[in-house]
Amino acid sequence: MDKTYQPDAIERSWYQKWEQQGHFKPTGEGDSYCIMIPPPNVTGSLHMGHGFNNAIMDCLTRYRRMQGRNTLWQPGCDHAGIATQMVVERQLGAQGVSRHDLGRKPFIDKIWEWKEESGGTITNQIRRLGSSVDWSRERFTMDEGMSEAVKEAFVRLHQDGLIYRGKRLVNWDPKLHTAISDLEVENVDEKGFLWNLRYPLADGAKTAEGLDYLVVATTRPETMLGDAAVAVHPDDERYQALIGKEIILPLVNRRIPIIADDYVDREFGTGCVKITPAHDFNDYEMGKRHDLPLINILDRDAAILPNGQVFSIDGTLNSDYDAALPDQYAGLDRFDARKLIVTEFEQLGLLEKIDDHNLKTPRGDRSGVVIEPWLTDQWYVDAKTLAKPAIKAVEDGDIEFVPKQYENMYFSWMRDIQDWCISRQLWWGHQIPAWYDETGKVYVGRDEAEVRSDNNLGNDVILRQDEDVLDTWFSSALWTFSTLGWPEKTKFLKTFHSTDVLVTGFDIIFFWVARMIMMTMHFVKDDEGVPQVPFKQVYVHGLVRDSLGHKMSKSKGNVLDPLDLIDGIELEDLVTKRTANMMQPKLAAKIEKQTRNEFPEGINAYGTDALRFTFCSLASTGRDIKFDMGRMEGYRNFCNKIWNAARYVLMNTEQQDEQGDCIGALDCGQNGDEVELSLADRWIISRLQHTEQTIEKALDEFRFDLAAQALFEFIWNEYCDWYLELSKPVLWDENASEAQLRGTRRTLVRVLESALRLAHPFMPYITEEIWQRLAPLAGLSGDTIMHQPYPQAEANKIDVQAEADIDWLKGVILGVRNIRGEMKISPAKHINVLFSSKADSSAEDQARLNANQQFLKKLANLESATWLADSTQAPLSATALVGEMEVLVPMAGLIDKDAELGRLQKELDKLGKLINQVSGKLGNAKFVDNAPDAVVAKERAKLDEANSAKAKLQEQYDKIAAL
RNA sequence: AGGACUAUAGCUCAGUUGGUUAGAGCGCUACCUUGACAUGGUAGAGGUCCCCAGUUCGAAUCUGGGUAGUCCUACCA
Repeated sequence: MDKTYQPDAIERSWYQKWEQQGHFKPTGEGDSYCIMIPPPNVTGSLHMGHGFNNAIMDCLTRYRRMQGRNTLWQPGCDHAGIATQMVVERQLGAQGVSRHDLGRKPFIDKIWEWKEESGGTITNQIRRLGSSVDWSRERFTMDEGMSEAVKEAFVRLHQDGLIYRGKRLVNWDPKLHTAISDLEVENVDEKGFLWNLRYPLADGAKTAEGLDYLVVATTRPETMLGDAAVAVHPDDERYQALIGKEIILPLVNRRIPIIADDYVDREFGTGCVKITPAHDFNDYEMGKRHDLPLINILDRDAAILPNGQVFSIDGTLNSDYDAALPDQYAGLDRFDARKLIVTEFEQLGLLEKIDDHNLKTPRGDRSGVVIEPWLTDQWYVDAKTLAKPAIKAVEDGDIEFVPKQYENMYFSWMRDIQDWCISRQLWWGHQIPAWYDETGKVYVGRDEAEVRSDNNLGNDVILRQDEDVLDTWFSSALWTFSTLGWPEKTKFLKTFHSTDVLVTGFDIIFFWVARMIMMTMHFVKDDEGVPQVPFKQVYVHGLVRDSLGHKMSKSKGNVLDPLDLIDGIELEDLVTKRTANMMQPKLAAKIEKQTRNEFPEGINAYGTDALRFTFCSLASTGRDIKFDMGRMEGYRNFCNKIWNAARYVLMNTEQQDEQGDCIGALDCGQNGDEVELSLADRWIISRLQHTEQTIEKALDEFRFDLAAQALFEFIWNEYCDWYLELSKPVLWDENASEAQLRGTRRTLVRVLESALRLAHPFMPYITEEIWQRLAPLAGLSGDTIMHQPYPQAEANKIDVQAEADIDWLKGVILGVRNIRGEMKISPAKHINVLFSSKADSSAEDQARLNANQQFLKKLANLESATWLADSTQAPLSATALVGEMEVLVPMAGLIDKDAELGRLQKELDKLGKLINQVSGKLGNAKFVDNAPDAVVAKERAKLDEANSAKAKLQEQYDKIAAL
């Protein structure tokens, strides 16, 4: 083995082998365990969030697989309608071609081409991350099977009356020319204005103050062209008399009523609100209550309708009104119209004032432009009905969120859910399986033939399929079951559904998790007809942020490709990567500066295992993770530590024993050879059991951080720091018996082999690489560690006595080292150390000293370790305490008097503080009376120990001070 | 406006049902290249657990109220 750990040398070949040998496929044996990958956008690339997400899913998958579960982790990608279409449109745009120039079919072909071209990026990344997904079952949301499932789902929902088509106000994206759902709208804080406009009263009416106009305030003056009323609060005394009267709407000179409605806030502005039912969601509702006309003034570009025509809801020229829109607005962009209207109001003396105003602007999450509420025909899913069982499933615990608090977020959204607009005016996606005849009548069916036969439509009837496609999230809502073969009742569906756990970020709970639950429970039933949940648990993790705590995003230029942490990247390459395809050159300069600042040396290659271990160790509950390069470097070093520990073990055990001699039960030799375990052997085996317990519990509770920490501490702080050191005096002892040597060799191998299996879900590559070398020494064989059993703690291997003995031994060694360190005694110097104790327990101390001579001498670098029967004969010494026993390092020639006094004083101060604290507690009668006996006893023991230690050290102090 | 989460060492984070002398890694200081490992070893320094009040014999931990930050939902035109 190389002297240092080289991740790139081992990672790629192992993944290939695993995949080729089919190790990722379900074994077909044991209880099933299934995770569905949250499908990333097929034309994108994985970022750190995906890396994190994958590390956790693979950890769970490998853990359960090793536990013997019939494990399926299924991969796949999403077609990501809008995002993908935008990318390809932009590419075409660079060549000066629009999708309309191309036409629908060729454009879709183009996207498929692009998908084939870029689709490999993600699968390659998933492979490099070591994810043990079953590639033979890879799916895509637009592949044939899923397309069938989508059609089936749509048709069935329609039959069940849960999908309907209707003309409503929708969130219209004037840039992308499509409707979007509420969730795709981001409300952004922006500074704007509140225009106060005067609306003249008709028929000579006057306000209470004698004015002949009302003042309305608006943030969108251009919508006044579509006003249908002015509303006041019914109890507002100022305007009581005017309710039922009319306004002459300026510019268009249309008469509109003054109405009363509770919705109006009397305190805001003048208490008068202009009502534009066709261009505002609240006004739309009010319009329905008061039977107001819907006056559509915008076309799909969010410009004023051409020719200044006002259209009503059905798109026809509105004849109910005396005036159409003034010609000067015809075809104007909404923001230009706004300016013009304000100007004209001013000229007419109807502009009361303009106030600064902070408002939330609705913007499309993809396009970034201001969303316009617009009247259109769209398809909707009746979410309220579907939500009911979905809410109940979480209430009843059939689905459990981890951490629990996300259930509240889920409930609050689901209990107030709005119908889901699922049609999109795009080309890339699942075209809606609905057909129209020439009268506009709509028919829903799986295909045109079915529609014709179901509705007795002859070939003379011309049918035209709906041009719209479905929201991407419609198909991903079917992900868990459609990918297993639904609507067919496949074996896989039966075996793996419900899936076990969904691993995802909180940002898509509404987009995806909630909708999956609704759809799955509607469509998938078990043999008794009981709705199945898509997954039993949802593990919700935080976002991965950069070192400054900022969200990683392309536009901020702070994204990291997980592969760049695995393979490393030069600074210049990273800068290029981050600033490529930037829309604004100014931004590119900023990003370049920031990148050079954060990674002045570029990024080192850390390897997949270190990256994954870092993700796991940062995966605490319910909080975002700030990615810390320092920690990753630490875990790369951890890999190196494991590597070198393995080198040591192999170096000392290979070609020493018969193959298989180290296997299995520790108490007897496989080949009848005698085996004797040292104290250290028994201790490390005992510690291993604790570690196995801790890790199993942590993983069962999704505490990857605690599991990682337990693993780290066991391997580094116990196995490497202590056990390997303790093995040396045995292995290098010329007088050691074969049985002793064999015992230590066997323990070295056996414990490391177990640790590798424990670590495998976190660090698949290094563990496999080492395991292949080590397994034969443990008498094990197998193609791969990934199908070996996950270690399980055995209570009978916990050795309390050995743990106590080693604690004592560590205490002695640490005491001597402390004196050495503080007294500046060269580590190379062999020293003589004396031990003594007046306490009753001295027999045990003495026995331990005798038993552990060789360990002590080696680890504390002692010349001699001598028990002093009569402590009064001790020469002047520096002192450390282990329990009641004094560890004495004679001062002569070694130790500076003042330094030792200083060191003792420090210890005495510490003890003094402790004694004050504890005796204060024990002096409090209320504490003694109320606290549990065990707690009081513990405090007493603590005090006794501290007092006795203090006395001993004080005695030493006085003795030295007296010199 | 409502809600959630966070606040512990210089930095990144643990701290399970209240009882620890409050921990880890990185960084820092000193020493050490000893036959697995300098991507290392040994020793050490470093904390008013955000603030205030309360409950309790006892609070980093529980309750209430602040402050600061992050986020979600809704929204007043």
